[in-house]
Amino acid sequence: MRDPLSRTFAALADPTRRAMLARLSEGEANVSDLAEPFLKDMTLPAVTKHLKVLENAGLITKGRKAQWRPCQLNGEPLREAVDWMEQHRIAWEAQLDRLGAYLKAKTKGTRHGRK
Amino acid sequence: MRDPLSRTFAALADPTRRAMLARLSEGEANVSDLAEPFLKDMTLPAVTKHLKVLENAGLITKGRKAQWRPCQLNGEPLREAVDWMEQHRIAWEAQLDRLGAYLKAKTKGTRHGRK
DNA sequence: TTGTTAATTAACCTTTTGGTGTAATATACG
DNA sequence: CGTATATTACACCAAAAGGTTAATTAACAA
Repeated sequence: MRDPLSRTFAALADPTRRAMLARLSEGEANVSDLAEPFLKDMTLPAVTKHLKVLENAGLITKGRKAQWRPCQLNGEPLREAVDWMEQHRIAWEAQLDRLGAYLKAKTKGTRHGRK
Repeated sequence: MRDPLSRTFAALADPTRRAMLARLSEGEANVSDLAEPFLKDMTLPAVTKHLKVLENAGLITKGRKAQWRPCQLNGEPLREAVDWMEQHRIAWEAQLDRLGAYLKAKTKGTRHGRK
């Protein structure tokens, strides 16, 4: 995944990683802290890999404190992702309105169409 | 990719597909219209596949008009993606602030710490 | 030194992704 | 009918994603 924005979205495209980010939004946490909720579903190396993905996307940064790696959130790429969406939001909302109107017309109207 | 939110983010994690969405945010377009900017880089079936990904994520819907498949944007999943981000935005911004404060302190301050 | 805890690396496997080329389908047009 | 156009389906392939186990590194503690 070449460009930063793609890396960000790709990193977000996984529930485990999103949960990790959610956890980190409550504050710094070590790898094992972050791993804990998932150790029923996967092993530690798998967790490490997920964190690597987040790190490569610039979404987290890892520090060092003795043998621990305290991770913390870096919101900046997220802001860029939101920015991309916002850039198109107006058009999307217009589409939503159109859809709304469409559904409204359909619901109200003469029953035909559903393939 | 199981859950809808992951599908949405995954669909967004590709510049081609994002460009297609951008194009669609300007209005309905046929497959070949959408394909046109990318035909130097890939074949039509590849484009079709990208559109399939967008469709499976619910980001677009395809109509039928003779042999054409007019595509149009569906902003709803995008809204859900933004929602997820907004849910954590406050925390992220706090992190950003913390980073800001950290950098500020570092730049301004008493010369120590430089690792 | 020996051991323990935290985390990563390496080698490997399976599934998904993103592409290809070559048909196949569907619809309009003479 | 036969042909052109728009789009998709199929079979295949290489690379990336996501997981595993086993071994390794790093820091502390006895």
